[in-house]
Amino acid sequence: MNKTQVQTIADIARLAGVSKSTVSRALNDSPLIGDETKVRIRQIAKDNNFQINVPARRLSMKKSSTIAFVTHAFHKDFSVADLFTLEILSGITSTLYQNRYDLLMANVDPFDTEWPYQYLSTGRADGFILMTSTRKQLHIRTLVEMEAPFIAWGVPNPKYNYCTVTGDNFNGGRLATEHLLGIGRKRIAFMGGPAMELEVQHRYDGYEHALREAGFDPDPHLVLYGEFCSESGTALMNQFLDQASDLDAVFANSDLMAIAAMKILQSRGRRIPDDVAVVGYDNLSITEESHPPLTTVSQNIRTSGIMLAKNLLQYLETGVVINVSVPVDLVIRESA
Amino acid sequence: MNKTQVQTIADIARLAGVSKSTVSRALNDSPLIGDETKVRIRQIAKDNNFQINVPARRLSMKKSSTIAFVTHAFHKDFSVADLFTLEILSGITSTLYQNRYDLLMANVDPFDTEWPYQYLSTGRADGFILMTSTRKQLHIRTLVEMEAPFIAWGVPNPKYNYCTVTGDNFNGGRLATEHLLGIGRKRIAFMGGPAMELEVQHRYDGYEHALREAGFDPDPHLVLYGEFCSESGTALMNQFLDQASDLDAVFANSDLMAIAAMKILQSRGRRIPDDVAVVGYDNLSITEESHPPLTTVSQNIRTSGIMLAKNLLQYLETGVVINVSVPVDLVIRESA
DNA sequence: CTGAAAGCGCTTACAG
DNA sequence: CTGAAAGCGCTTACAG
Repeated sequence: MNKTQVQTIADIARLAGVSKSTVSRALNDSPLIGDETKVRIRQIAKDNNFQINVPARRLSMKKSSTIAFVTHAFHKDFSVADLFTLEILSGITSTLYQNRYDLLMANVDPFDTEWPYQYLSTGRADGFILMTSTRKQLHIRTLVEMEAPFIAWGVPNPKYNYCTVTGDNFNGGRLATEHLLGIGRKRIAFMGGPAMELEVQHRYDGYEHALREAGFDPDPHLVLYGEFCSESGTALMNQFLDQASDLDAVFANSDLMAIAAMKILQSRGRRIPDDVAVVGYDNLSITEESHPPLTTVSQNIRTSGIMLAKNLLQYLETGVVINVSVPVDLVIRESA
Repeated sequence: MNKTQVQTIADIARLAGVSKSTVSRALNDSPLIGDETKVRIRQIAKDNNFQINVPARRLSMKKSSTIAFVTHAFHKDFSVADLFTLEILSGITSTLYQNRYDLLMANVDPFDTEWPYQYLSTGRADGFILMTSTRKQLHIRTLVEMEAPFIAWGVPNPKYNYCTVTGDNFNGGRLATEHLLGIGRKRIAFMGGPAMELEVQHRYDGYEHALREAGFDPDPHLVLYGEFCSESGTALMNQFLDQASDLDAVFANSDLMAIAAMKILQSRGRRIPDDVAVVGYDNLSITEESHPPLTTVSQNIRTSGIMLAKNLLQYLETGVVINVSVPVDLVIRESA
């Protein structure tokens, strides 16, 4: 492929008339090397299109400079929900690349707890970015107990101390609700994800806060919990219409739920947003294609990806646990 | 993390009372080693939860056992089109995993031609899976000229000899058109992707073939080309309605185009499928959520991913160039 | 069937 | 500021 025979630092050393040590140091920008030597060696390397051998470097430094991205997204039961996963990769890969780290895709079995060894003890990866949803708490516990370096997407479990990046769920719930109140809605349904998830609770808190600020008490008939998927959106919407048919707005905890809810509303004769306004959550790309285009809470997914990568690398360096929440904003389209 | 001090094959060798060579061979299932020795050593390794050092192995074998997945999908201008990219990862990662290969995400600048060296000469990856769309021919030429091992998604460029996996575009076009003819449509518009893309031409050939079989000549007013994105679907649909307002069906070259076209049709007062039937291409997950749910040509994306991985590994081993086309089928929903 | 030894291509104390 | 040497943890001719 590359016809030139200059493949190792020994070759460069020969060409430059110095030792391998000096070449290594020059290439790594060591302060030990004199400037003109450094410049000369680097020029020779560049002229010969020298590429360092990465496995050798990794073996010597006992550091893989790669991060494993852990997900079950592609395992089976593939769904649109994974759009979120896809979008977050954007920020992660670019940040890691800038820091000269590689990103490995790790598709693990949701019920296996041995997988971290496959990456850490083998020297394949230095740390993990945990995006998995199924059995997330199991994996968090496993990683914490084995003292594996990782960062997870989501609200931190208070029982453990580990790095996280999460959206600002309270403000997400508040913004969505305030917007609906602002356009005159008074009977706003809260269509929640799983009740035990902290992100869902925080969104509810934001919802309740906005309601009370506006002088309303939350009505239990207007609060239901389910899953983040479309099927759940369909089921919950039907239930809402049966138990609180006077609702005039829905705040759904995911875009998929919101889109499914809109279909039910339309099939049961409600106009959107005239009769019922709908707000979703996530701002996935598909929200522009929905019918009508969905007003939704944006999690600033790209920023989240950047934070995941940046904070994990920082943790790897300093060992200081860092938890951040990324601001959200409301994207107003036509559904509310 | 792992408290046991058994980290290297030297440790295992000591415990088993044999040499490192023997341990290495036993672990790699070499036929040189006696069965009982092999079993004994492997048991010791397992008991001590031994994990081999991957960078050392890679350095020694001069082989990275990793494949780089090349895409611009996450670079910028992120769009739903990348759903295709996401879905194809599923088949790729599972196949590579079974063959003990790792998958690296390589997000490269579409206009850079130096990136292959960053992966190959550094020993980071042994080959590439090319999913990029922007400047695809440039990258194919670069890889071919540097004799880099790779496989690309798409119809092979006849000027070069390299591995590919593609959908069966002719049959895709034929199936879609036959279905529309079968439900009584006579004025079927062909909404094409870029005219210079071979996949698009093959789809057109299938369209024309089906038309002629049914006794129709293609009408130039019913054929337009654009991009695979929604914007293009919008523009082309408007143009069709202006120049051939009697059309009763649309065969769009992507789901995104089809969904955009449906919106235009609806906004201009056509009922779907009653007035105009619409068929898309790709069978992305979002087609179930469209309004109405889209009838479309499925590319069997997961199978395609499996073929990409399997054939690249085979090429790496044998050096034999292999080009395959994956069968397509029609998924009938409500739009046609 | 097994072992001693060299080698893969780097990095980094150690000595000057 | 620079170099000789040891070491990272494997694999594999070579010799027995």
